Amino acid sequence: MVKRTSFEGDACPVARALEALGDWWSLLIIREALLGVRRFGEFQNKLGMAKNILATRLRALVDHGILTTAPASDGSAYQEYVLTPKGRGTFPILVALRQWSEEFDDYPEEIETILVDRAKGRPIRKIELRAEDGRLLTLADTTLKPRPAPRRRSASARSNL
Amino acid sequence: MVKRTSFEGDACPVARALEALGDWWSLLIIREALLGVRRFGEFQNKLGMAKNILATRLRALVDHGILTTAPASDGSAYQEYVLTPKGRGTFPILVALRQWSEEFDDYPEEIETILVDRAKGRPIRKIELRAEDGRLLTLADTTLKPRPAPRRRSASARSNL
DNA sequence: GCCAAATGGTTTTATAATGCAACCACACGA
DNA sequence: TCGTGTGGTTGCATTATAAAACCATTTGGC
Repeated sequence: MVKRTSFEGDACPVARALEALGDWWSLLIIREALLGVRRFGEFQNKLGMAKNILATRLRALVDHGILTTAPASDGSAYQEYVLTPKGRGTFPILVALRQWSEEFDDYPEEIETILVDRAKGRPIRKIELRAEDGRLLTLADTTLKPRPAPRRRSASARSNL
Repeated sequence: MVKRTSFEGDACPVARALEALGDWWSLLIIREALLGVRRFGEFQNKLGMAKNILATRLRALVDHGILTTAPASDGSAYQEYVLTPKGRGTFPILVALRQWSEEFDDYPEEIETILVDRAKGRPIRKIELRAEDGRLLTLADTTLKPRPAPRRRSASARSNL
């Protein structure tokens, strides 16, 4: 294919997120990382993917600030891939994807795991969208607005730089 | 590339969701659909993508039960692509992606829209994960459990079919 | 009712991304 | 120090993607 079209610089935040997460493997790598996987070989075994594309993806995720490399925690000379705060911040996305499958998948009986509250062992609640004042919102209750112009110093203040 | 590896039949609900949504364009097409876009040409204009791959993606989304084709609502002989309930159910995923960008993007000033509560015009709340009893949960407060065995008729009951 | 333009695609062709397998360097353990 | 495990890289085949050209219907204007 001619070079895959990039969403970098797009004004839509969804497109910007997909620029980093929107390919075939990245979110699965992150899922494993959220479950505690850190080593190259461990990712490769759990995901069963080709090593070259795993290497490519890990590099891209590091470039996007989602993973960082760190010296191995077991004292060996190898390195580990560990989630940054930005990487851990994808957790709600993963949960949303999971809940969508749980609700709409045609063969839900093939799903083998449930995400539970560790303390009680009970399933977590379905994600809800709420207004600032707490009202439950559906798609129809929301709309897009242009972002307010960024606060900018006044001309006089700017000249003080 | 040898045929892209499919996640169909994977036990992980995240992988199953990505099987339908996890490519470069599908979620953006759905985003437009959620905003009310219905016609082929309108998708093509707003997304600026090649017509052949738009056609391919629309077909795939219809196959996955995310979109349906319907006669055009304006009385013309053309058809429209309209979201099914399964398609509208992706809304929380899109919101999660948006909020992730808003929180972690390196150039947030390039984001031009905000999602607001239509009634008040105020931004919506950040998505939260909660336990059954309402406690706020972080990643560390959750864990995966095997899905309980599906309820199955007893042998005697089954013989009554 | 007829012609031009719009709509909604398909086909063709190129190039890039993906996947597999083989290879390789270094670390580690015995 | 020798064999093995870990963590990759390098070819090569094949597919997916994209741009552009092409085409069939539908529509609008007259």
